[in-house]
Amino acid sequence: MTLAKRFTIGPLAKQAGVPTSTVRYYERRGLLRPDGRSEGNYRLYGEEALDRLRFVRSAQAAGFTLSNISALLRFRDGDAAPCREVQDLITVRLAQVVEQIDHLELVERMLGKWRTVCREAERSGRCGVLEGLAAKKEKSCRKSGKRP
Amino acid sequence: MTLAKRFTIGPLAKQAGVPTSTVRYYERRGLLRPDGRSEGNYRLYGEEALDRLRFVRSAQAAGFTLSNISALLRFRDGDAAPCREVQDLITVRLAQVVEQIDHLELVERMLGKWRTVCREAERSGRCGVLEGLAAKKEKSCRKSGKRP
DNA sequence: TGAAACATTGAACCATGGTTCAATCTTGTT
DNA sequence: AACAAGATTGAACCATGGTTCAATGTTTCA
Repeated sequence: MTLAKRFTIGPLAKQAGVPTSTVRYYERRGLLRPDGRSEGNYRLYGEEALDRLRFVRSAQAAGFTLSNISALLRFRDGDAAPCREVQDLITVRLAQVVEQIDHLELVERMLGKWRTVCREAERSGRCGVLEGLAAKKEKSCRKSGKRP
Repeated sequence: MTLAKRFTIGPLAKQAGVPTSTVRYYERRGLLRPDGRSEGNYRLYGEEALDRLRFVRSAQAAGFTLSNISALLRFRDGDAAPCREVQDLITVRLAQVVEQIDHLELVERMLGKWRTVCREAERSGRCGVLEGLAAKKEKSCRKSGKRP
């Protein structure tokens, strides 16, 4: 058994690399509770809380919303192993991620083309991007015949 | 010269596929102004406004903020060809996109592993993800020795 | 002429993820 | 004992990108 080393909100926040205000915000959102309170009413946390806080940050980095994370943590807190539900959340998020990557790759190609157009137009005194962007979403690089 | 076909906010919004409330919001943000007003004070727009609105949506789809787009449109409205500035905005956004793709690909791999862990653990009655996620950000798939 | 559909305005509201504030209390160090 | 550093609270505030509301005015069509 490990001795219960407990710390206040400051050290907890520092270890996890977040502001204390954020820790309190997470508490408001029901993600994290102090293990107890000191005599002077300071929040006291143990290692478990640090794990929990790190979990929150990792899951956030993976793009889960705080509501998702709340659900994940409720699963964790329950006795049952809720793998089905967790898998469902992961599957949903995975689909979103794949879609986002797809979209961003399209955007990457578009931006690359726009920049090329822009560079080429630089000598000619026009800016091809601003017109080209307006008309067609996908093809984006046609020359629009209209020049005022 | 094309005859000035003008329409009110409803048709404009419908053509661009946005709610009229959004068009008014863009106007508040300085992205779009009606060409004029009808006798009854209805906003009147021409084709140019539709282009402009489509531009806004395309640029939004490319991940530019409304402030960015506002800047792009101010460039467009100016007489000079501001390719340098436009290129700069594009370059910044492109860097963000590349970074986001990188991050999402990492997340994709992580989520894939978590799901695998989850599936494997399904029979054993534990849920590997919730523990595994807490500790290490990158490696994510170690077996954490602690079982309550 | 009258109803239906559409437009006007400013202001308030929403969700997300937090941050900042002021006034007060606790803790640790000297 | 006294001072600084750190913690407490609820409430207000921030940015982003909008949506909704209520009360009123305008157009259009039959």
